[in-house]
Amino acid sequence: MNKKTPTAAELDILNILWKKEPQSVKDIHALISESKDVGYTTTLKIMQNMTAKGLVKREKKGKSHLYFSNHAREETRERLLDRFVDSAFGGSASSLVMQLLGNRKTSKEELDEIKQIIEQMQND
Amino acid sequence: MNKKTPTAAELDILNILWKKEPQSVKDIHALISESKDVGYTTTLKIMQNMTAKGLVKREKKGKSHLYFSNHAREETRERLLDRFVDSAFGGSASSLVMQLLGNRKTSKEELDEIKQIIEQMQND
DNA sequence: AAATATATACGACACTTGTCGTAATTGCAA
DNA sequence: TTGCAATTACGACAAGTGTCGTATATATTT
Repeated sequence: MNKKTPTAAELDILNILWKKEPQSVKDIHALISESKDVGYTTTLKIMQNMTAKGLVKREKKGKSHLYFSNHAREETRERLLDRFVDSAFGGSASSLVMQLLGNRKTSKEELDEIKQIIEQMQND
Repeated sequence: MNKKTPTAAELDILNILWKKEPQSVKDIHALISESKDVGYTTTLKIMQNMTAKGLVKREKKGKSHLYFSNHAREETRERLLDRFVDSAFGGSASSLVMQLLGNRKTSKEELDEIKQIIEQMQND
């Protein structure tokens, strides 16, 4: 039933959790606050929503909760990417890559890395 | 001021317009209807919203309107892609490409095409 | 010119999201 | 054990989106 993909704000939290798990609301809010000015209860509420949606799990630790992501990073990203290729690039993955490579904002390092990935794949 | 990116429903319409321009609400709704069951006034309303947001332009033709996209496809896609790389892949374009290439759903033809793009870029 | 058909305009509604203030709970410390 | 500080729970709200029904405008046909 629940095929829902995370929203942008939820994804911010997931990206944090995927780096280090588990973390408390306080931890995560501290990190979020570095780049965005938002109230503590906002972060809390989003994480409560995510729990309800099954995006994260949590367990009680003393007075607070420790949160864990509930789906593997790759699984989630794949779903998002699929959706995105369809809606933004009419299903054409190669168009997406072309756009990415032609994008001035993609750094030289990224480009080299991408080329390496491709070369590596060609040896299979 | 207008930093807004199109929503999923709006993108469906833009993808149609980018293929053939201009088109009437009737035309577009006919195409949308092929893959989705939705009322005519829904499509109309979305296109009115898009006009208000500046995503499309229109001109009167007889009793109806002819719609044009208001931003180049690449420009729009670039903005969307930028945003997406940031939020879903923590800003790492190479991670995105890796995910794409590892994705079972990406067809062999797509893969070949992508490799060709890369090779071509290496000759610059 | 009146009737008809077609297209647009408008407003309403339910849902989701992000935002937060305030209330309730709870573990710990005095 | 009582009180305090931290944490969660809850409810409210505005904005945006997708949905549609109904009203209004307008070109075309009779």
